[in-house]
Amino acid sequence: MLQVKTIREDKNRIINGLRKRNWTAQQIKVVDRILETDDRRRAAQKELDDLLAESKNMAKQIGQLMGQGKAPEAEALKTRVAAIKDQTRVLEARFEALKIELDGLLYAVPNCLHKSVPKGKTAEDNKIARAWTKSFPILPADAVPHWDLAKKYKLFDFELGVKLTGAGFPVYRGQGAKLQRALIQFFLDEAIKAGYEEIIPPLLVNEDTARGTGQLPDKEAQMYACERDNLYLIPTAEVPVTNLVRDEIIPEKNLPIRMTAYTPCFRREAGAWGAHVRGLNRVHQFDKIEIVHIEHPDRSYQVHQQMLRYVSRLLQKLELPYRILLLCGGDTGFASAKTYDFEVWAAAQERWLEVSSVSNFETFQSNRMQLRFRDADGKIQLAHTLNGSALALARIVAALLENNQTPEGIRIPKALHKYTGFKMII
RNA sequence: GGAGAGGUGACAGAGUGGUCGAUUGUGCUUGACUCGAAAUCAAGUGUACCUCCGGGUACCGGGGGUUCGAAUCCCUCCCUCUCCGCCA
Repeated sequence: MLQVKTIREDKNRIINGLRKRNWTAQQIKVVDRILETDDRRRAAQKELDDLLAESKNMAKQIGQLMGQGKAPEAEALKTRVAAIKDQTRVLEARFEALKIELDGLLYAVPNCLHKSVPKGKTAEDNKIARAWTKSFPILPADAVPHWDLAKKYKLFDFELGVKLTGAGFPVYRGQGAKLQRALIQFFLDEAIKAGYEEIIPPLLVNEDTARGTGQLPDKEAQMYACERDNLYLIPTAEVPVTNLVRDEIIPEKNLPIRMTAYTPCFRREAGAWGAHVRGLNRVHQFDKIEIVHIEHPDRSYQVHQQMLRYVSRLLQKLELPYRILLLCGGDTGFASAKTYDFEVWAAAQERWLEVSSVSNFETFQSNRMQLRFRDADGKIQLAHTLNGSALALARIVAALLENNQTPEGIRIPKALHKYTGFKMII
């Protein structure tokens, strides 16, 4: 969430950001309501604080009087304090209600878009920032999509997943399972080489953690919940990993913090099902390696570009044709200030599949989770958080299988040979 | 799951109803001493919000209560540790 302070000081920038997200004038009125509510909150706090100061003062006097054995005077004061006390109860209730109202309004405001984010309404309006199509595949005439290849080579099985769990929970087997594990290992090794610290986090998180990265209250429906224990299955490693530094004040010399984690990810995805979400294109459980950055605000956009280069290199090593989209205002996620999506070409489906999303959240997450650092002057500031997939397995596997199919079998890219132990799926 | 102990500032650890946002030690920062370091000495060292920039308010695991007044008493929830049970 944004800070009221930011909205107050930078109102025009915030309003322009909302316009870029295609908010109507009517919706944008929330900005003024926030400022008005905050004014009322401040007034209420002042009033309450003054009253509390008075009663505190009198309580002290009573203490002194009691010590001096002047009980009657103390009794007189007590009745006056009791009256003040009743008043504070009323003010306190009003103050708390205003804080809740203000938070409610703030939760409804998305992050302010970076000035470089293009205007636009839908995915159609995203800008292609870069494309790498050196290895654009030419497929044999009888090429088939990955779900057919999976059947042919017994790589994964959806029906068995349905039997165990339900739709969208694939069972990987044989060379399919090995390929999965090889990719995980490959991505982790690359991340560690690039300087990320590997984390193995819990896959279930509590409410505070889910709130820290913004899954609650906004995206509650996206997560599987274990209601009995009040825990949520993580939709991405971003959630537990970023929350590692929740409520921390980090010395500036310890920045940046760069972490990576492999986890399964669980998504309920209430959305539509159909041909375009067949196979591994969209599943409820998939494996992903995530990279998470905690950065100094001065460097975050430079680092954002570095992250793009890092993810690009991974895809190049896997010999997958990809493009990078700079998301337009209408398509950029609620919490993000600027997002690039990576899409790989799945040659048999003849579709681009999203395999990574690299975002700069600026202080949107850190404000919510009180993630701060102490700068060189000893001042406390919110840190910037960034994260990206590096990479999401299911769709990478889909593209790998489709693009590399040959009459003899499915070719494995060279970078993976030492991990799979085989060069072809046969 | 059963029994007991306990949750206080970066850490250790006092404080069991009043002037306690909190003794002290360690750590850290600055200064003195020193050629320099160690040791020693001195000073400083929580966060958030509000502010007429003097200061004010809140926070001692979370929430609620008693009281003029709560870190301290009561209720409740959470967590940690020890022992027992169960278990990969």
